[in-house]
Amino acid sequence: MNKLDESLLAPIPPFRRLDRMQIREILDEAVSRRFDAGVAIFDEGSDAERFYLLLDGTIRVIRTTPAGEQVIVLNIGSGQLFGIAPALGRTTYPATAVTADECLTLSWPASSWPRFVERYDGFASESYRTVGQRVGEMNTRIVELATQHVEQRVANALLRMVNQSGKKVEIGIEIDFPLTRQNISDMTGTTLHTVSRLLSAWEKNGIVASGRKRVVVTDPHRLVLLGSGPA
Amino acid sequence: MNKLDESLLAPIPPFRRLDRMQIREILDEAVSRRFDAGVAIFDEGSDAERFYLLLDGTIRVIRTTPAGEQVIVLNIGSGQLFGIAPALGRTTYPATAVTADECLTLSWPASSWPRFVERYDGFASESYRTVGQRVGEMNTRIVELATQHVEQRVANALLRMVNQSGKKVEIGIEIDFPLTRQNISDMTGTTLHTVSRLLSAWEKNGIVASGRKRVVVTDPHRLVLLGSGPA
DNA sequence: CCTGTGCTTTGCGCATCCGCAACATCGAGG
DNA sequence: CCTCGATGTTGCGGATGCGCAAAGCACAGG
Repeated sequence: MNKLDESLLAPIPPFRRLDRMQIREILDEAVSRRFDAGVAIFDEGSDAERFYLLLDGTIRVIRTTPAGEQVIVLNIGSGQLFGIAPALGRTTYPATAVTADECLTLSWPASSWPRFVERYDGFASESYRTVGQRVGEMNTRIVELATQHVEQRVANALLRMVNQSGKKVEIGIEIDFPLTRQNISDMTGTTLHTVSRLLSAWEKNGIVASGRKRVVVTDPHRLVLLGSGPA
Repeated sequence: MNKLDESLLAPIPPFRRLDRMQIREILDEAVSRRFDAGVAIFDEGSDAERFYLLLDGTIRVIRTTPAGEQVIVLNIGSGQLFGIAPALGRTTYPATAVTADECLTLSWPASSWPRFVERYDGFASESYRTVGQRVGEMNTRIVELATQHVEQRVANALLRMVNQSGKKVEIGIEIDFPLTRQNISDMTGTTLHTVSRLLSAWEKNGIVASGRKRVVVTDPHRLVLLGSGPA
């Protein structure tokens, strides 16, 4: 295993208040691992043996229905903890974590969680702050799914990803990970057909530019309008 | 303020591991209060000054859209903590808590949370277990809203309430708090019209018996079938 | 007892969005 | 270079469930 540098963890909220030695301790306990795009890091229902930190890449948290349909519950970007079932008193993962692109993770045994909470100042509060943000995001998703039309939901889903993983490019802001029509439909509770039609229409109007597994938002302002106002 | 009995808190998970003296301390710090049906205990966005324990009654956690539509994010039954924004590093409440019927609560200042976590054994882990359950429930709601048809969502919403607040009566299991068609539609992202039609149809088939603000499930098994299978 | 407010029921027309199907396109791997 | 699989596009028909509207009912308060 290669030696990891302390500067990796220092800027990440749960570790921000720790000194160099504490971070060293934590790093020495961590298991580092690389994942290819499109593989599962852990599966819904399996024993929650470890918790993870995403160093680089993007992860989709998905649930699968008995009928085999997939729903993307949330996206996780680099620098965030995930798989923190132990923090919520769970012994199994409530959802599956799939890599959207190549990912680099650190992980620790679930059994270390209580010790981290106790020993490292700010770790618990910052971690639970993350949980709070996700709960907020899930709330928003529920409200959207319950009240908004497909077009608005798709617009809002794109905006959320732009905000979380937007990368400035020549013609606008690009969502910085592979993203198919099917993926978008799994987030918004619709079909890839409808998403395709919407993106085509928006492309004609100069709001987005999209290619294979790639979406660039060229006119965020108009997308916001689509996402809030009715047609 | 009347003297509260220790036996009130003893069976409730976050306090289960505490001895009589500790429970006494906690009770002496608590503010007890009664609410009429249909009033807000706190509002979305307001400062999270206190956290609450619901001693008796039922509470609906709702969010309101800019367009004025209401969504019931979850229901809370007696014996549960709510308004625990401070546990998630939030300074404002993410949603509004409205009483469904007459409710009795205890509450403590948000600033006491860290002390509770530190001083009382099991308080943190049990509280976060509650959070975990709610996250799981919200996950399920998202999946339902994204993949299921209206009929299935309504059936599942009823089943969830039956499980959480079901009271055995002569003809079946009654949902033990006032519940209008509008409420059900706010939970399932549909309209009161559609809910009314569904309940009427189910009543004809002997699956439910419903009256004003009152729903009794007489054939849970068939409701489960409706909730999972397609038509 | 009467009146009003809030809850519920029901019918009808229509827009949205899904399902199906066929085809086009791109990229990877042999 | 060719082939195959995954991804994306587009047209068409039809069902689901919403919107509107009108009216019936229960319950509380005077």
